[in-house]
Amino acid sequence: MGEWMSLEFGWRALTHISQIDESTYGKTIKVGGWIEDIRNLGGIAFIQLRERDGVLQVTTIKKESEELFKKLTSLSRESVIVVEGKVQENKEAKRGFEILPDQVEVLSEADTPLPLGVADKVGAELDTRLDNRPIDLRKPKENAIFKIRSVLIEGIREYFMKEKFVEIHTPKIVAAGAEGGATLFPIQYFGSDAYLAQSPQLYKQMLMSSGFERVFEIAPAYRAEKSDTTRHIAEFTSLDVEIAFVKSSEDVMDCAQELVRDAIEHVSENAKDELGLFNVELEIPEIPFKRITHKECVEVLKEKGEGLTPEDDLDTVGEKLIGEVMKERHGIDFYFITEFPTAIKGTTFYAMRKSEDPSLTGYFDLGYGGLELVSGGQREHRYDVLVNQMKENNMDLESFDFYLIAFRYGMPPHGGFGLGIERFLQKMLNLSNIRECVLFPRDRSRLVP
RNA sequence: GCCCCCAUGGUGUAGCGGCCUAUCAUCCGGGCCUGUCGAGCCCGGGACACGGAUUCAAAUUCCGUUGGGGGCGCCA
Repeated sequence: MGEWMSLEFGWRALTHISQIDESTYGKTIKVGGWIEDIRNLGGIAFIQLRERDGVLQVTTIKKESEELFKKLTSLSRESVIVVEGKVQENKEAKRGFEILPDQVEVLSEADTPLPLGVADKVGAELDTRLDNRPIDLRKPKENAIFKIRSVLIEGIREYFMKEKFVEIHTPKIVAAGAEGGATLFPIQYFGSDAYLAQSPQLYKQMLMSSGFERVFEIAPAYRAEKSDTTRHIAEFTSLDVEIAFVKSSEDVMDCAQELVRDAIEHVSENAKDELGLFNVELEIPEIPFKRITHKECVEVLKEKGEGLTPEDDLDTVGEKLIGEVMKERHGIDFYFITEFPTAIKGTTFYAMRKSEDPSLTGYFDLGYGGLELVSGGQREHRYDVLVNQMKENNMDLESFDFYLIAFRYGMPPHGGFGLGIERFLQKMLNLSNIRECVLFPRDRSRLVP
């Protein structure tokens, strides 16, 4: 026992609400948590103690132990305590039982007033909440987002393991970017210029020549885009996938849709309680997802009065409109937008173009209710063609030789995609701001905490 | 980078140039109360982002600064 404590406990010694049932009634247990509220009625007081799995009630009676009563009722909200006491069945308690304390250890007293209310009736703005994120995350709903996120990642990993993918980790400090210099964060690297990786694109492709055949990575990606929207952050978590021996972009889409379906199914089965805090009906989408070509999208938008030419990329309004149209006409949330024109994907030098019509690529986006969730397609694996496409982009071939080496000595046809984890979560839980899905978000104006 | 909007106690808000030493709720402190569960009741505490300007008079109007929100562009 530590000399600073009088009540012995340990990380596995505490009982959680989810473990308490009729069989526990009458037994003495230890619980630990944060004091959410104290309802002091004078001779009796009810402490609402919030722990990992919810809020339980500790009831203290003055005439039974004035010392314990005073100790408990004088504490500030959000102070951390451990209580040893008997589980008492009581129909008047919300959970059907309450804890009658024998011993109380105050582990940490909370300062007052709180920078934002955890159990208050008034809300707080996102900015205030993010400034005080550790406290904000105590709120069951904010907390649940990250439990769901964890379950989502678990589901994703489960799918890839089942399909014999290898989980990889590529460098986040790089010498060159895959998507042009404007969105790279420059850093100093022992006296050389380096950048934070905006995508593992080049590396996952290189590994296709190494014989891994199927790889995936879940890792941060950095974009110095001067975007200030509810769906952009400077540091996000990217799921990247690359598959060798694909016959076309179709194979890549097959993988993406299976993954999305399985991941949603996994979340809906394994995060029921947490999902219940959000007003969402999580529907497991049916595969195959509908496919609509980019050209068809443009036509639909023209129908709707949006003036776009086939060379135009879909703008934000267009994306949202397509999402609405797919919902109205087909009742679906997920759909592939396929055959992106080469003109649009021009800077994506590694995209394979259609041999029968080089003005088109096999590249696709996966739309999720108007949000761009996935982007991918078959890559160009033929060395000469790839080099030509890089030349079109005025790229310095020498500085990309580390990449081209992989293509010179035996590279199978391959393709892959990238998926934004936060966007997936945001849309799934219908959250208005992507920052809600990141513990400590980084954006143009936020670097702390 | 562009366009629009906002800034009042710890938190969230009300506030017509003079009725404002500023509203309400929450919160914080004190008191009463043995079944609360949005606990209740009584008493008390705490704020006009900053710098200029207009005016007899500015929380309120104007300009700038800083901070924030929404949209666009770009994208995951």
